[in-house]
Amino acid sequence: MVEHEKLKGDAKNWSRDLEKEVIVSINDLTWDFSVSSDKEIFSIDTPPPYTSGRPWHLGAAAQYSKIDMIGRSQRMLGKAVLFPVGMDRNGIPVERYTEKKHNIRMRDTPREDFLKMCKESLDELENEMLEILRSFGYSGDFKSMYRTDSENYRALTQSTFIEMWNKGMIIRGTRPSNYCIDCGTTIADAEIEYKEMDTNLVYFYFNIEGSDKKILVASTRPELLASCSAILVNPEDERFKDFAGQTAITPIYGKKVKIIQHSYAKAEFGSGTVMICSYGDYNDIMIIKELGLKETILINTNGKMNENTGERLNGLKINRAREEIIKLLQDDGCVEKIERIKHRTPICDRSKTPIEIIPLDEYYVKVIDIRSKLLELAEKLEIIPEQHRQILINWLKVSNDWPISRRRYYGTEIPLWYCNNCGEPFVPEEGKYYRPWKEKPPETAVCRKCGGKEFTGDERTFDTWMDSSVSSLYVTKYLYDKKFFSKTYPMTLRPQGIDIIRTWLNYSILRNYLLTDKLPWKTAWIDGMGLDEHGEKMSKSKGNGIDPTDVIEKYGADAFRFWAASEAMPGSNFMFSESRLQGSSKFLTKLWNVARLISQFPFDGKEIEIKNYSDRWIIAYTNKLIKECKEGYTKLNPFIPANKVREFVWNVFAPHYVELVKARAYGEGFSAEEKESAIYTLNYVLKRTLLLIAPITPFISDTIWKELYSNEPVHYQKMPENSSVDDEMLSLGEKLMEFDSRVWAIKKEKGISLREKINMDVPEGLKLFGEDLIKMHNIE
RNA sequence: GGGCCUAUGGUCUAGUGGUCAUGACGUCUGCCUUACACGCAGAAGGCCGGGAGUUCGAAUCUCCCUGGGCCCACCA
Repeated sequence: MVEHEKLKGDAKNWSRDLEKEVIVSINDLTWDFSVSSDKEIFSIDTPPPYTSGRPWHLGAAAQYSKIDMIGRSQRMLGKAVLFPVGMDRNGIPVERYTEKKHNIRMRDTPREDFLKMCKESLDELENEMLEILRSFGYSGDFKSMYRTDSENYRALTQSTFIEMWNKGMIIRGTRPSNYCIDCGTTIADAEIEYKEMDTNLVYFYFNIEGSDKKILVASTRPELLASCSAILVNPEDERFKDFAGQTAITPIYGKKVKIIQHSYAKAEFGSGTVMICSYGDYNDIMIIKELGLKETILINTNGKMNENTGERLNGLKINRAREEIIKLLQDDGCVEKIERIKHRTPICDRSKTPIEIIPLDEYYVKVIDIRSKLLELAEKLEIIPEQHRQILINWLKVSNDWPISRRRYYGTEIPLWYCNNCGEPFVPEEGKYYRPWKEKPPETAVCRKCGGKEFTGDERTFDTWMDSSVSSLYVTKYLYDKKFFSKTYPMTLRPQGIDIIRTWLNYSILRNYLLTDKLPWKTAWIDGMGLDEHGEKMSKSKGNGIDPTDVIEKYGADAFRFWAASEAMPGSNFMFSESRLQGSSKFLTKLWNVARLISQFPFDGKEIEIKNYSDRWIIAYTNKLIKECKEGYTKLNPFIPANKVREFVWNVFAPHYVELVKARAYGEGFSAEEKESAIYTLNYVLKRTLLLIAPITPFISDTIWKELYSNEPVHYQKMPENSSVDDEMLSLGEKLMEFDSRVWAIKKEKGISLREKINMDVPEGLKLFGEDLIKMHNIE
């Protein structure tokens, strides 16, 4: 017989301190992945967290811990799991972080210096992030961690761009674009948010040519008056019937513009007339196109008005220009009134400042042409939970060509040069990393149009989603290892949050389809968002983000992970609740104490035949639990095993079975054989319970496992085998538990302690439990 | 304005046609019963948002309404 050591210093409660004793050994485990293994491959396109300078909030940590549970459980289900760790390091957030940190402006800093500072910021932030991941036992492959700003990764982004360019999927166009003045770059529709903002609706008069009549126009953008190219009135609007077809004269500028009937003008709003400018909003673009009106550019990319706006406005920032023109109009005596209104304003999701519509020469990925194909793919992809599919479909139905060039520094460079003679783009070969803003093109470069040999590099970078949308190709070694790629692509799983469906999910499908003609994964697993205790989405701007480190230090990683798993079904939003987190921590203590009790009994692990009915009952129950939990893991749903195991341990195993056999396990008044059967069964159940919960709570599971069962970590084990479930024993067990409750209630009613003697009959059906039941309740 | 999702005891959460609706947290009562007071036992608490329909039978399916969330289009 082997005497167990007492569990960890005999601590009565599971705690972060106990986790700290094993955290190094848990994080040091290795998970070698080999494509030559004959195991089924389960590959995860893990989200590379954005090293953006915002501390990771608890919602994100909860999501990553759930992804870890999927990875761990798939390993224990016998799969070869490709579980990469990546860091997304390109793009605007780190640039803004660096500007703030050093109190500098990107555009006033030499590019080379600025990039260096960004890199330093990123390294710090990355370390913080890695520390958090390790603090809760994330088991991705840290050894081969990738960074989206590495040469290899950027070479992939560029190569896949070149591939798409050569296939004719990239177009160049001067289109009115969403332009964020603060970020100094074009942004995609997907990067726009809307915010209710207060603004002035200015009512002012235009004179009518050859008449002493005036027409009243209302506008929130009077500073764009210089570009006014028409006034619209509704054809049904009686007030303006006579004006239609006449020519109005713009105040200040004295320009002639037609008054046109158009249904876009709504009689109810403002003055019932609309002045069309280039560009107040996207309707202006549509109308200008539709009516063939002339555009005038008024705003430069630095956010200042240009010479087209006249002497008084030229050089002013937009807001200042707006104030100025209102003054001018007032001086002119043509302002009727100014109304304060709420206006839903498009803002940049990074800088939170209003976007302007400015025509710029940019590159786009064709989306509109293949929209129907993308919709087809969106229907084909398995999405968990199914209900989130609609978000993707809704977005695809309205999405436009994707602008991919950005006038920024810290990003993957657009690998293009332009012929100094004729301007024709030069496209280099795939496979290398190019920096056209500081490097010459390859020596062999010749302009294919005019034969020129002098080139100027493109200074722009790509949208960061150009990088992250090929993560599935990077981790499967698309460019670098054909065999590996063919075995791992398409991948098994894309786990991600609901908030980046229209960006990461959407662009990944688009890019992978254009490049490989396939969906990048079999399944997309879309989790909900972490909310604060009031149900508000956690975000830095609201200042309601909760630091996962604080929570983990206080309650432990396993309590945090168990909470994340048990709080909500994957896909639902989950609200942070300290009291429920405490509940998770209590459950772990319960499990810990069950293990402490069982660890007292010497156990040699030898298989024996079980005849005792109490033991047969709990074994049947355990076998049912195994089946349910494994089904849950197979469906990528840790919610199911978390709650099933908790219910089992807390409501069945501990109060009913353990109490039932405690006396027998101590050997008080039982034969050695009976005692052995009890101890065997206690361990049978505990051992399997630990395996089932190990992916969710790796720390406590491994600690108990190593103390009681094996030197080999629990995480290297297989999930327990399914065994047949004895349904008759299960229903007998239900009656047993009802009887227990009845006895307890009676004792309570009589005001006697639970261990006091009681005189009652054991029901006929429960006599099978024999001496166990009599000892448990002290029945006479 | 259009679309999608959602609505279960005080709070959160399971449950997709069929016995008294799951569990957790919280609340109340009594207990330190040699694993655990971060515990044990007991109890209270829900006309499953409202209405209509389908059905022998609905929390579960259909329609309408209401509340909440998200997305899209929007007020010049």
